[in-house]
Amino acid sequence: MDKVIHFSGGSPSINGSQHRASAFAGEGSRLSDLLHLLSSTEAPGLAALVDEPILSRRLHEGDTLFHEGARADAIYFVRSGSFKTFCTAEDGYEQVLGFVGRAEVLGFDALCTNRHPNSAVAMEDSSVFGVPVRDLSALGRRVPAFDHALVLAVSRELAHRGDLANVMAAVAAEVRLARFLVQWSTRMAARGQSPRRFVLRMSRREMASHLGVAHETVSRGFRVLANAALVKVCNREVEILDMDGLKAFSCSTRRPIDEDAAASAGHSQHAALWSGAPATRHAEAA
Amino acid sequence: MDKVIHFSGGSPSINGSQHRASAFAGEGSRLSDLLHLLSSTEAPGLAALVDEPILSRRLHEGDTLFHEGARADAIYFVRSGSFKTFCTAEDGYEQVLGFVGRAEVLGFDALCTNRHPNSAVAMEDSSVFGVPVRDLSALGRRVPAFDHALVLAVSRELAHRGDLANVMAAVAAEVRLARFLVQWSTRMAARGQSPRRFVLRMSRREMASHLGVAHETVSRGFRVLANAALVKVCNREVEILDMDGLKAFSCSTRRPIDEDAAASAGHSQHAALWSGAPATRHAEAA
DNA sequence: CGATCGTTTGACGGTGCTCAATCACCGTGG
DNA sequence: CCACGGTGATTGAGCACCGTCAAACGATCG
Repeated sequence: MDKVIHFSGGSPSINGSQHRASAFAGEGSRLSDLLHLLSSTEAPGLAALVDEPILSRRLHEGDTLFHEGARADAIYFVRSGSFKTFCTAEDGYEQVLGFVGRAEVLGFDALCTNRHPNSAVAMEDSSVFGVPVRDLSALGRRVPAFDHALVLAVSRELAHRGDLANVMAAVAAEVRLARFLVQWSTRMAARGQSPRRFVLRMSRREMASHLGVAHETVSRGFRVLANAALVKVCNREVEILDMDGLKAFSCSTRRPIDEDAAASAGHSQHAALWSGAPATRHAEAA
Repeated sequence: MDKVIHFSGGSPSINGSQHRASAFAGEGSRLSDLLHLLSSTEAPGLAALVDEPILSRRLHEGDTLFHEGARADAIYFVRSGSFKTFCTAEDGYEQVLGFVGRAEVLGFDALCTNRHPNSAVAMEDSSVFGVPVRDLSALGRRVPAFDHALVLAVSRELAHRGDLANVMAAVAAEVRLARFLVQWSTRMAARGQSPRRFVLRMSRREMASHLGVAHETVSRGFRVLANAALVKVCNREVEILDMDGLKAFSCSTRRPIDEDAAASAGHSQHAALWSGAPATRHAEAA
């Protein structure tokens, strides 16, 4: 059964709107709606072919689209809103894998095992299209535009998870945060929204899980970046003041293989960033 | 140094051993070979349909299949051998994203941008099948078996990168290593090889990059795991002595919610592991 | 207003990163 | 055969960064 059960992650839910049954195949959406969502370039002449009903579903903030371990009945495309995907450890710790937004795909990694390796929860009121796995190949064959869009969406998702590794690989916590902000900025730009000013809908704790640090460290990281005048932070609103500086700062890696490369000062305007803090990190080249 | 061997016969190969029938369309590989590689369940009756030539290529250890930033001409399937995929930072630091083995897909994350976001290098003498991106959709439509196998392979790759996040998310370095070993063991089992005894072909440094730690820490981590009698390590050969113990240990997330759980003799034989002393294996029973 | 959750800030202790030396292994060439 | 350099793996020492614990602060809601 695909009933949405609220996870008691240690907090008894105060959200009464949980058990409001959201029917799967509601509101008579059409396949053309999905194609329109996925392809920025409108493919004309297909209206007749693709004007068939399609599954869609609405979720409220906090609703679970699918649970970790659940059978993979369908894959989903985010129509509006946003989701977080995460794994839950035995002790209840949530490892956030990613944040999924409009026109992106959800649940594709379940196809290889027929079980979802992670859960997906709406971070705000959202809606999705669903494509049953058994219809997937047939649909792709019948509608090349869908097939192409699917490949693109999955490829993008794969790339996102590659980026995640790059984020979590950074040594310093502030660098992880900086990389995350740069990536988010890029995604916002790709979505046609402002890359300099945006709202991070996830909580500090979710962000921290995604970055692989403690949530207190995220707060401290924001403070460091703000003190360096790279960003301005007000609650969950973020404004990037110095994009180049932020990018330069986010390039800091582990001990460089080539020591000389570090010596060439190049553009190390972020040296001031470290020195500003109470403790000077690894005495900087004078 | 890293000589890139190009596919098409148009480019003069740098590698001398290339010109002998291992150019792009060399050695008369057939599409049926690729299908046989990808599908464990043999799909019969397609022989005639799929008996057409297909691109294939051989690489020696250290050869680059594609470079980060290169145009995405094709996606690849590993026929034999194994590869590492990695991003190179400006300072030369290599962030290893994953290790790709037989029947797995390479380069799919390049489709969304037409540029490879990472490089792929053979970790041993290897061979791959290649499918040009422009033929991808047509091939999938013509040969459903291929389409299905592609979906499966990509889904698996996506799941692998999800696992990567779980590995890198672990706080303790030894736990990351343990998780990595468990995952590798699972992959070896899926490949039909021994899940208890295998050879890790990557260097300590590559492993460290993949885990997000310093390479010295990997050495120390192996030592800890060996002292706990969970594994036996000889250079790059690994033997898992206590699979259950290793899995239990790899479940440790960031600071267990309750310290008491560690004290409770229940399922925490690894409590002794932290103590540092060469612990007697199943010490705690009473 | 009280309650609850999210966020911030402080203090402390531990872990892993850095630096560095040593050993093991390998192919080369004397 | 051993000397030689080169690479990779291991081990040690020091200390700074971050995770943990704790408390104060702010926001939202009923």
